[in-house]
Amino acid sequence: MTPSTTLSTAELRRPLVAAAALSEFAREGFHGTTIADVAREAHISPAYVFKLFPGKEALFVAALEACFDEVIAALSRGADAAPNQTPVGVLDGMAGAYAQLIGDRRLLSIQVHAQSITHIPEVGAGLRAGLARVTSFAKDRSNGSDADVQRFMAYGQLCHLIVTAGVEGETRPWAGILTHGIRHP
Amino acid sequence: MTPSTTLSTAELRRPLVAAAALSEFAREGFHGTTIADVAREAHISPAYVFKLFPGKEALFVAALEACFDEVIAALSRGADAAPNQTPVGVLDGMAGAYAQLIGDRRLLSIQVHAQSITHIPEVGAGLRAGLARVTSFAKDRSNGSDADVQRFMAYGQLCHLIVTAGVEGETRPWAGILTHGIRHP
DNA sequence: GCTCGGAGTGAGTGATCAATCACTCATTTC
DNA sequence: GAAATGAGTGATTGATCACTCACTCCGAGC
Repeated sequence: MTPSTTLSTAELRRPLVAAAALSEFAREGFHGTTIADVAREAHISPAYVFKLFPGKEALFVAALEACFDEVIAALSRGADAAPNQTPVGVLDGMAGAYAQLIGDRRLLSIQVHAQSITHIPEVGAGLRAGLARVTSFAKDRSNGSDADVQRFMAYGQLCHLIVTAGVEGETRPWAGILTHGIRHP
Repeated sequence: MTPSTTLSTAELRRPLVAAAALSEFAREGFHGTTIADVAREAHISPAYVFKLFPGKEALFVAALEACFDEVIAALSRGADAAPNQTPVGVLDGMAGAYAQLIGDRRLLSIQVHAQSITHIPEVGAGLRAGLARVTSFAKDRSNGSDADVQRFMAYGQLCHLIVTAGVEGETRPWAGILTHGIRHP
């Protein structure tokens, strides 16, 4: 329970706790995760979490921001690695990178959990801020049409649904309709 | 607190309680809603809820099933009312009916909440069952291609995101990209 | 050596909530 | 008219959890 090093100041530890919160909130959601869970993952005491963040909601928002940081970074890498640097080619590269990124479900899950508690104003604002970043980045980096970017986002949401509902474990025809062409979810 | 009529047997009351649960769970989600909330909405005692359903999770699943009942009914009406009975025309009619249906956010919200607790096996199974119904119905009724049906579902999910995140209250360009052509969400 | 401030904690507390149980009351059945 | 059945409730309980507060420890400056 003692920190591995005492060199870290509170300012440096905060993002580490946010990362721990991301992992924990992703698993069981906002209401299903306790401050004690996050504290355990971050190797600090529950009490100290409240010294670093004013409350559970602010902690969730920080985790959500960390999630979108990772998403943007992955999209950027995917765009750079796209063999075909046309708008659609770049969006395709981003989609591939995103599909790989959500292999561990953490980044996907917290977005879905955030969607379910947007009635908390700070969470709604945090989600919109993240969407703004992703949408704007996709548009600017790909230079695609609005319709291309919208489609990119729509199929991303379908991908979320497929993974959260476990559709890929289903063999009946309806599942094939949903998953066709969606990369290894 | 006394029921308006004593004529109702438990078998008849169960769907009424499921409808009340749909309304309540839609507002604050599974963990954010108490059995007492549902009981109040259904005008019965909390204890009696447990006589009608084995537990909170089963109650949620019943509410989710009721949600998909309403969704399918609305899609069917929309398909029948479509002026153009081609595959794309029928899917378009369904999309319009769905957009209208989720005006009150109840049916949309509980689907999003369900997505966030699919780690509860019964909820995951219930969500897949509902998706199977919707996807199969869209395919069979429209007779569209798999790609048409997949697009119908993907843009439905985008619609969920737009409404839950409150994107329609946003005026910056990224919001326009997401909402363009999505009917009155 | 001493003090001062920030890092970090242990031990609570008040509130909430799912689930249980023993019951009352009405209706039906024989 | 007695017994059985099922609808419906009030009171309670055991557990959980967000949040608080008084405290300790340790390094830096003097």
